[in-house]
Amino acid sequence: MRITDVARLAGCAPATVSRAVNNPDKVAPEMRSRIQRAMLELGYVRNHAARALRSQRSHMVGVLIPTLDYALYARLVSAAGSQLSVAGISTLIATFDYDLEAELREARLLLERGAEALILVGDYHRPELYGLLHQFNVPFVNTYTYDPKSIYPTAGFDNSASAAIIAQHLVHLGHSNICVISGITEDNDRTTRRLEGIREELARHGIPLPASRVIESPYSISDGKKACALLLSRDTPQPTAIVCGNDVLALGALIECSARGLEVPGDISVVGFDNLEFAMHSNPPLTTIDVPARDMGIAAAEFILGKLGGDEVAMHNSVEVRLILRDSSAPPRRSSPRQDSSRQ
Amino acid sequence: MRITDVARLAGCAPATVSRAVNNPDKVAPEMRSRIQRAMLELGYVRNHAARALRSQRSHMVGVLIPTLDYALYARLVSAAGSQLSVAGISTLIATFDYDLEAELREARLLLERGAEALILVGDYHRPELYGLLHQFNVPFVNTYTYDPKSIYPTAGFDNSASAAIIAQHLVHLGHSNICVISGITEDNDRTTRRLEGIREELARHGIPLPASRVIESPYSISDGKKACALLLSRDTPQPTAIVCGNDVLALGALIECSARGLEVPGDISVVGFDNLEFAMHSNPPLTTIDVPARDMGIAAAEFILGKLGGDEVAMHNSVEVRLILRDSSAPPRRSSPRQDSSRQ
DNA sequence: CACTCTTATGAAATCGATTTCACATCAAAT
DNA sequence: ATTTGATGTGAAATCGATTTCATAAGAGTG
Repeated sequence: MRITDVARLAGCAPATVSRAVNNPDKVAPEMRSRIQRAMLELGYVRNHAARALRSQRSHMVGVLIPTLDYALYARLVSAAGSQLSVAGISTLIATFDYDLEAELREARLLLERGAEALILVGDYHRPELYGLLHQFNVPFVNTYTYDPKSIYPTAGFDNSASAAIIAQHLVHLGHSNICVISGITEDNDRTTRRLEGIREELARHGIPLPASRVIESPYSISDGKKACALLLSRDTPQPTAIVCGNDVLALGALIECSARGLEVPGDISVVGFDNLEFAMHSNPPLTTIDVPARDMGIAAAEFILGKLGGDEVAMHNSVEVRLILRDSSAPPRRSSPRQDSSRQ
Repeated sequence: MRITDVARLAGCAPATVSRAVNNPDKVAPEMRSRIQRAMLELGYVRNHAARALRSQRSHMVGVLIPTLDYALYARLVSAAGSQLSVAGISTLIATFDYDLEAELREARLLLERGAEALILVGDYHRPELYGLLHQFNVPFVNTYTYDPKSIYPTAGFDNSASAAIIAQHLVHLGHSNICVISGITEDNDRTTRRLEGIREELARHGIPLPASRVIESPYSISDGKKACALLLSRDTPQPTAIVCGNDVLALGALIECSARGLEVPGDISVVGFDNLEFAMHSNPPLTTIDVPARDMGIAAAEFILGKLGGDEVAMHNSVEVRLILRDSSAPPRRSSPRQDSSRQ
């Protein structure tokens, strides 16, 4: 079932069929419908490899994410994919499990497969990856980060500033004895910057964050529990608040606190990050930062589509993160809270 | 940077370079290393479109799932993708949001893009989809279902039997006043069969399941809450147990019960399905069915790889689902429970 | 009415690797 | 010594659509 077969049946040249498919208005209406009929009758579907080879356009975009097992990444991919698909572009997904060497390998494969652009997560990548992108002259965008000063395009939010917001919230509530359960920061700009943002915000208020008050942990409820248990069992003064790198860790912390008979937020405040679905249903509901993963996916896709279309597009696109105030944070017991201006 | 350039630098014919890449042992060691060097020096990467066009093999497999927004689908895709990738096969992912017409459209696109095989979810598909697969002579497998009697290959588990297991568990505990919060059954064989399985199991024990005791609901915690509220406010006798189509709905039900001052499992038992991460951490921990999504992904990938490799492969592969007994289910109050043989 | 300009179409070249077929070389077998 | 077979390599055809260039027909203009 080749284009030649359609052409023969429609009584025209293959070139005309090609035009009818790709530039319908370049072909006379009558001829067009004749071709349509022929295609239908033969059940013709175009051969994408041939098309890509000749036109040097694959109509595919690669998405390179750490894992599909994390809801927000899956959502980002999904949103980007839908957006691209309305423009006739398919999505090639590759995961690298937070291993930047694997990311580099997968990127190479995606480019080999003809990805016309790449959507990445974060801005920590192997230099060779940036080299490849340059060599292939392939547009790309770093999502999950926003940095107007970066020479590479970004679509996301400022992780440092966002984490600072939630740290500030706790400080304003009157906390000064604060612990952090961070995600693993190695090779990960998001977790690294969030931790930095927290540290800087606390420092701004004269609150120290010694290493003994920080634990890095993988993202699972059980790991969050464990990390929380470890923090609470250290012989430092009991913290009055725990900042968690994401909601999953925060849920673990919530559970651990409750298991130890600590009341949240009475005895201790716990805050998360991401605003996953369960955050509003946990006990107590979780104060957190809403991360609009869908919007990031859309923004990234729009950027890529613009670039591919040769449009003038803004290098940096930010999505709005919001502090979501719920019941897992409150002033520490027997301390006169300062006014928290962020509380509505 | 074409294969001809490499050939020129290595002092051989393009054909030899091609062989060095695809059939290394067909080429003399000395020549091979000469070619390797040339490729490295030129930074050659092969053109996948050309390769696919000539060899009629795309080295791509399509995965067609309802949504990436559901953890188990994401996990299945992820596992299948990893498995395929070690065989040098890339994954094209398309989602159809539970709309079988969209599924058909996306399938067509995947085939057009040259997918050599398709991994599907469930066995409800538009007849045209089966037609397409036949016409293109493309191997495929229906995951998330297991049916040795089906003429189409399956890789998964028996939804009806699995749901029956958990219904039986409740019956054995002594419940006879049982409600169901099911997923939407329209166009969905998994939810349909689970509901059937429950209904049949109850019928086997002489327990009716009138329409007033069943609610279909989308998969979200809030929807689970709402559905539960609705069931509890109907003027039928209060149920002593609720079977939920998945853990998300079950969590919603748990929360709603607790909000109404109902004790779980004292006043009412709640059971889920899927064994998502939070199920063991909910309050109380959830009795549920463990669904090994990763195993299904792997099984599906293995089946496809076997088919593509021309091997003799088993048409139907089952993965093991297990009843996970936790604290959200117990005998109904003031009723002499029968012995539950499944309790260890 | 002649001339230019647009529009619709076809013929043929082309994208870059793979594959078939042919050929040369060398080792093993008769 | 001749035949057979295996092995390594090259030349050229090929996969199927797109695209360039050429041409013919028709529309508009002075």
